Amino acid sequence: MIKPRSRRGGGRPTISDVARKAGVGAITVSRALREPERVSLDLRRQIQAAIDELGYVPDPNARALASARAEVFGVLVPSLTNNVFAEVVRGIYDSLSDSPFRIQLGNTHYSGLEEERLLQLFGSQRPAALIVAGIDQTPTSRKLLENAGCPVVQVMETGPDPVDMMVGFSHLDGGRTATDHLIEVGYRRIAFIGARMDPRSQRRLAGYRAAMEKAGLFDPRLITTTPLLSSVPLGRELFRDALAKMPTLDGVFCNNDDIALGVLFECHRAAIDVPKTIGIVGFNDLDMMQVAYPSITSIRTYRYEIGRRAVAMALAAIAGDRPQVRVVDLGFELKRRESTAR
Amino acid sequence: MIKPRSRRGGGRPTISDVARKAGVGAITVSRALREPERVSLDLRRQIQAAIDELGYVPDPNARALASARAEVFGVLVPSLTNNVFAEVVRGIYDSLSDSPFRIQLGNTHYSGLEEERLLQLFGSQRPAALIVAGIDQTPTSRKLLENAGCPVVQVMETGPDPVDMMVGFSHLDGGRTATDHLIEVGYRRIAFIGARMDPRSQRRLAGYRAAMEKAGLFDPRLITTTPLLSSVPLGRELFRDALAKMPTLDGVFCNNDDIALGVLFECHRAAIDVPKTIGIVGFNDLDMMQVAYPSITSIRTYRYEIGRRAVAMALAAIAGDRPQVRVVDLGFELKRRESTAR
DNA sequence: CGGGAAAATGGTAGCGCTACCATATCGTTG
DNA sequence: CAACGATATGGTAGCGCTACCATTTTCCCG
Repeated sequence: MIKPRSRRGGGRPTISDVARKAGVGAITVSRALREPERVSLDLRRQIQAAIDELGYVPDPNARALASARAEVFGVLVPSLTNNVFAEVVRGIYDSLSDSPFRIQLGNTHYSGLEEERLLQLFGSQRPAALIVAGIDQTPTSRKLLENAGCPVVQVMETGPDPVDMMVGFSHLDGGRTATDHLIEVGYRRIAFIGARMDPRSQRRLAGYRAAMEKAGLFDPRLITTTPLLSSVPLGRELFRDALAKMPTLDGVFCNNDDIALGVLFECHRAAIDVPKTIGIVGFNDLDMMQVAYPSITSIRTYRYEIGRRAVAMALAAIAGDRPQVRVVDLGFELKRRESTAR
Repeated sequence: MIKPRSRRGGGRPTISDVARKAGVGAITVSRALREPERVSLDLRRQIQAAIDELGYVPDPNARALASARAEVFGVLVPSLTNNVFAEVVRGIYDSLSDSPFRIQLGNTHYSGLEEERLLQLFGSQRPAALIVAGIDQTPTSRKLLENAGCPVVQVMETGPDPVDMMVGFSHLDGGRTATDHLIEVGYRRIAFIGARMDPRSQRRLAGYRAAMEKAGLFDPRLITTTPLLSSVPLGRELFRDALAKMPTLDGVFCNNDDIALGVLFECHRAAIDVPKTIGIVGFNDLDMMQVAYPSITSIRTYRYEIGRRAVAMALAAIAGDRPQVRVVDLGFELKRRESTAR
């Protein structure tokens, strides 16, 4: 006699328990859950009653195995604590909270290798969609994305040649706009201060450089960067370095708002007048920028919206109507504030 | 004749492909992957070669289904953008990055109902462990946690009666310590300003109240709170409200550092001298506190370490040696800075 | 060098679900 | 009212893996 393997799962009800209780076939329960319109109202009610009574919850693993498709969005970001990515992730979560999709979040730590490893891992789950930050994947990563067999959205940046879809904005233009603003308002010896020089930061720097060169103001000694992770204290340090290197500087375009805040604090401490002596521009426009004293000019970016849009596009692609426009540029906005009000 | 269902998975190699290529049984491949010491070195090498050649990656869904246990840590936090939780999550990710465990992250939005829903969902995956923020679960959530059949770690706070294990610190003591410090330094009309009054904030407030009452300084009009989500701009608003209500206040204990920063900026703007006219204490000690001008006194908490410790404890429990001490208090530290240097 | 235990390997039967196909039921129409 | 397509339901097999047990091989020791 065959001894059935004792319920390994600890006796949680299965779909056949529900089916038995409702007096229908297991398949009908499955259908009632996934395509209710194909099951008569009567049975649907009966089945729902059985589900409620038993406290049945479908096993996503069994479901994924049987259907060769997991209801999972894989999301890859380079940092979890950087507010910018946290906002994107929040947008993704909020957009998916009412859907059956779960989220598998990976932290690449700005490492291409780590990204490849995670992509490999995520791919093994046959996710419904993949959302990855950035457009500078390694060739290996790119191949993994192309062969993922699901919609892929690259976020944060736009660029040519998307793997599939893209939502973001031009960091180069952002950097240029910020720098142009400083020039326009009258600053001349404008420094660039940046930490964690990832590809997006590099492009902001390129935008800065383009603007400076165009105005005939470029000087490589105005640039201070570090590979260290960005933070407010680091912003302060870098600003002091920049000032030591170039005591006559009269403006700063910061890689991001953390750095800008560090610069502002150091100006306070050193009794440097902002905006009279030095003008400051940040990047991303965290909400604290507008209440800082003086309030800090920054490039507003739409991180939360990027997350939402990425999900919307992926969902559309899953549903079969792949969007016509595959690269969405959400733009940015220069917020002029007191820190450059000269 | 039986027509085998054509590879639904899109032809990715399976464990039997590897077994065939290596000339062994499928079980042996499985074993080589999970308990290598039980397979001879020879076969292990052969199998590894086959795996590399085919690019085989095990299917976690099949694995979870067969073993009734997913290699997943379920993590539930109330917010993704709040730096405090982001740090905890980062600690968790870092501790798990070299393990076979994946992470399923849920955002409860500070809602008990949402927490129940997510717990239900996560439970259906038979996770290897659950890490949840806070100790004030609803009765339903608590039951779900107790029946999860896996190690459970409640983080951020300590308290009596853990579901299983706990890592955190006493917010009540933290609030008291912060307030005591203000009193000790000479402030008298000390306000409490708090946003998003979740249970932890409530306990900090209770600590504040205890300290104030003990010193005979308590006055309910000194308290200003709001259910709104915390932010720097909101800190500024609340401080203005508090000041309008109680123009003579000379100190502020802020619910958290965002609020404290908002207060500091408003003081700058209103030309209120810090620390002479007003003293400020924050909570959590974000790294920007020490570079702010003036630097802000705060209660240092060990968020990253909480994440790491939670994982360590869960991992130990999974491995079978459940820690003797089930409630770990990581404490906190008062960082005295310029904002209260009177 | 035989016997027994330990180590190494394999076979079978599911885990809980869904794809695929078969069957039953119903209403419609010439 | 037979014939037919549409609708509703069910049965079977299998997704890729591992638990459980059986079998084979190796090693040790008296």
